[in-house]
Amino acid sequence: MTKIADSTVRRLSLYLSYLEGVEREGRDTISSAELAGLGGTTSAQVRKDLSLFGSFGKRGLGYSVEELARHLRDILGLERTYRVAVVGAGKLGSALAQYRAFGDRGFAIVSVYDSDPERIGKRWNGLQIKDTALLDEDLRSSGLDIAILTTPPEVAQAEADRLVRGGVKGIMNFTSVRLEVPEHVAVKNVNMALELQALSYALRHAHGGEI
Amino acid sequence: MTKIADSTVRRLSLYLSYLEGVEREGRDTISSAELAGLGGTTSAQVRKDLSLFGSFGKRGLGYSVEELARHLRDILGLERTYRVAVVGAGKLGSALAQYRAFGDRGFAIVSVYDSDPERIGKRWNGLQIKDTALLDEDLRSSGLDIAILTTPPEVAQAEADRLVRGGVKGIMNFTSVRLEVPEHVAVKNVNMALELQALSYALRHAHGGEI
DNA sequence: GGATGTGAATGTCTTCACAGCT
DNA sequence: AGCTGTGAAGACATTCACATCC
Repeated sequence: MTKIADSTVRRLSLYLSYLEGVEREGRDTISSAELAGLGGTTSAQVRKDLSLFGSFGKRGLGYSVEELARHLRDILGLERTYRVAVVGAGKLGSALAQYRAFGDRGFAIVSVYDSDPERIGKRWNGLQIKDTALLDEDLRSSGLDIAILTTPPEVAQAEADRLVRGGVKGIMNFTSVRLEVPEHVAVKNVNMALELQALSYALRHAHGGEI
Repeated sequence: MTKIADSTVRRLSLYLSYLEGVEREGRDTISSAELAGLGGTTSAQVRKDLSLFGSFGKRGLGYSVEELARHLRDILGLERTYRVAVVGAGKLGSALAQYRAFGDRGFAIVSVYDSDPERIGKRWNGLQIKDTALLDEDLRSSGLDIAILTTPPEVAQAEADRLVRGGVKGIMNFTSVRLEVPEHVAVKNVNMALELQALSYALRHAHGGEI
């Protein structure tokens, strides 16, 4: 399959969340125009995005809400459950480990690691913070799909290396470090300070609207 | 000035953070090629991005690190300090309110609001959680530039309306709600679950690399 | 009739390549 | 010689518009 743009994938995620809302209301079908309205895009964009993966709609009718949601979950790889660990149990790691929206979407936080003896052993919502030293062992015995990395920058690369050696295939990187990883590992960088700076730019230059 | 793409603004933020690293090492000049290497882009991209705002380099030499950093701070609107409030003092709000990188970049968290009586009055790092009911009054008396919105979805739009009425010009929206705001207000949507889903897509389709 | 799916047209962003300074 | 700044070319993404099917 031809390479899909990141912007497209993000829109597909949005479509899915709108579909789930509509599904809860008991609606059966939805048009590309309505989906576009909810997502702040155009009907042509919606149809084009979906057509990259197949033809899921019925001309004259629209899309079956339930069927399209299923297709999108399949496309996005959300039919399965992912085993996720949080590495770095600071404020942000703590918040993310307990973030409901992750579990709801099939991302199960199975453990939290930190190297600070002050933190090790503490419990949050039934998750006990483990010593990072146990990470290699745990990766070997139980495996992990995704890691959420929220360590201090100094140790970020070392922890990433360890995770990759242990077979992790995706890293959501909240540190300010640009991680070096092998080709087959996906890294999603999330940089809150950068987001605020983009907002700052918009204020300074008097653009309103969504960024 | 012609409209600048969001992707460009994001790269400028990255360039700035690399420059600050290089500055700490005491380097005086840097070439577009080196800056590109640090940021995972190309030298032509760096030069094009910068050229949208002026010509800051010297041919044959490169860019003055200190001077370029100053220009970027100016372009991004980071020469000033922003007054920021966090609205919604849950786990995520708590983490963000105490996030060091914000303060370091001139985003001063001046207050935190919540409507849950259980939370009101609690202190974090010298910030006391205030009752959301005080928000209108506070906005009138002291003003605010940016709000970080981390409320439950049910109240997100109502709080956004209140913030906009109180003169807030930018909202960093961590809720899953698509906010309706007047044209002149900038909204930056940050959706963690969506980021994880983009990662999930990458895993499913065996793309590695940065997303 | 009404909404999809899709080539073609348009618009936007990135890369190339080189003239022009230092 | 080295590196910037920038038109021109190329790649990519979005929008248009319409034939096609329910």
